[in-house]
Amino acid sequence: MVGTRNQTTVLKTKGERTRHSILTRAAELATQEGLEPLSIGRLAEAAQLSKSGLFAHFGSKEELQLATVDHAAALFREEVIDPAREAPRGLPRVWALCDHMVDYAERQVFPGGCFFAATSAEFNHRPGPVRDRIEAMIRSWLSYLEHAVEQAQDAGELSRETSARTIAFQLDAFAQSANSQFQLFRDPTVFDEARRAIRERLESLRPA
Amino acid sequence: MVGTRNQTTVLKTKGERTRHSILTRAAELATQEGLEPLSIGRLAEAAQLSKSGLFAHFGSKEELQLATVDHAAALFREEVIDPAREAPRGLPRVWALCDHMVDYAERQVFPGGCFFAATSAEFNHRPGPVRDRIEAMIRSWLSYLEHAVEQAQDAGELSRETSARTIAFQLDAFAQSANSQFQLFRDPTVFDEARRAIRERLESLRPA
DNA sequence: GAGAGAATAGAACGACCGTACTATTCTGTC
DNA sequence: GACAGAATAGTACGGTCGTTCTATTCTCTC
Repeated sequence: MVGTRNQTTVLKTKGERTRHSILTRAAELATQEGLEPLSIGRLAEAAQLSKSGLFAHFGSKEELQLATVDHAAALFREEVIDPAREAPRGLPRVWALCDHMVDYAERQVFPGGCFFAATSAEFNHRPGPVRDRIEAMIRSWLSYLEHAVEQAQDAGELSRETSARTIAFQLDAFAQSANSQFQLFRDPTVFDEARRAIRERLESLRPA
Repeated sequence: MVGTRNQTTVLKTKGERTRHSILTRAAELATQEGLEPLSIGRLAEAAQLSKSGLFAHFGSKEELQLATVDHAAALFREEVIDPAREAPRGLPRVWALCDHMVDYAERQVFPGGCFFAATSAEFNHRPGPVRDRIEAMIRSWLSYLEHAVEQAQDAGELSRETSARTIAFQLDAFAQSANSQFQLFRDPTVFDEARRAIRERLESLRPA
């Protein structure tokens, strides 16, 4: 996981390298232990740094959390959005987006499942910049999915009887549900359930 | 909310009454602040008790958490399961279950949305009796929904081409997604999206 | 390779955590 | 209405938290 990032992101100085590895560990641990309960001492231990050495990179816990969210967002884009953009506009890209989303949960890019599913539940009722950034990221994901659906409708590949927003809501619901049920029950067949539900829903929306 | 419970559950001694009101506050706060980060001091303040006075009711934080989960489960049954049992077996009951589930999220029976959606995300990666009890409760909800779908299939009201498990997965996904999206975006129209998705999915499963 | 500045470590702080122990007040029963 | 026991409060403890300050080590540039 780190390898992929290091290839795309050039990390010149030593500070940038350790900062990057801290954030990778932070995003991983946040999906398991939570972003708020993840303490600086605990993270320093995991990153093999002293507490104060790690702290100096961010200046406050909130800045660390914001940087972690940004780091996770970049990874999400690399793993879900960017690969889907290789599929042609329209229905293929809608399917690619959903499929990569389910894959991303299934492959456990983050050990505790989707980073944003985990942290949004946690920060729902904690107003502040961290919550705002998580919300913005999820909003942009849903908008992008809805936009892809609109393109498929424009191409005549999906019916216009159901709005793009409604379709995006339903597709996302299947992917989200697979993620959360897997984290709870550890039954990998939920991913097949999700893919199947998404595929059949898309097929049912094909114009006559 | 307290009133409803007090009618159904007889609380004889003073201890039982304060214990009950503590658990009501605990379940409410847990959906907003989290079950683990909700500290005993914080809860004591909310319940207008001394820290040690509250603590004596449970003996440990874990026992408090277990009691809170049980309390929330009883409330969930009262608000979702029991009312749905008044609908006749088969498709009406499937619809009633889903509709009451969405209602329960929409009416904010708990201020932070569905108690089990909030706490399961939090305890996914915290092995122990609390996690076990949350998991068991969600499992029983999904089983019950699946069972209701089977009854509708037995009555010939839903097609057998799709398995009851798959149908239950999809219906639950819509309700869960509405809950979590509302907590994040505060847009109440997601509940209509969910009800609509559930209704149309059920209709599409009517035998020819 | 020397020197400036970045990067890391160490120690200490006040605050809050869960818990234990003791003391006090209140409740329900005879 | 007294009295036993339940219910609540008060206080203190060790531990961890985020943060600060100072000291040391390392890195990169000239």
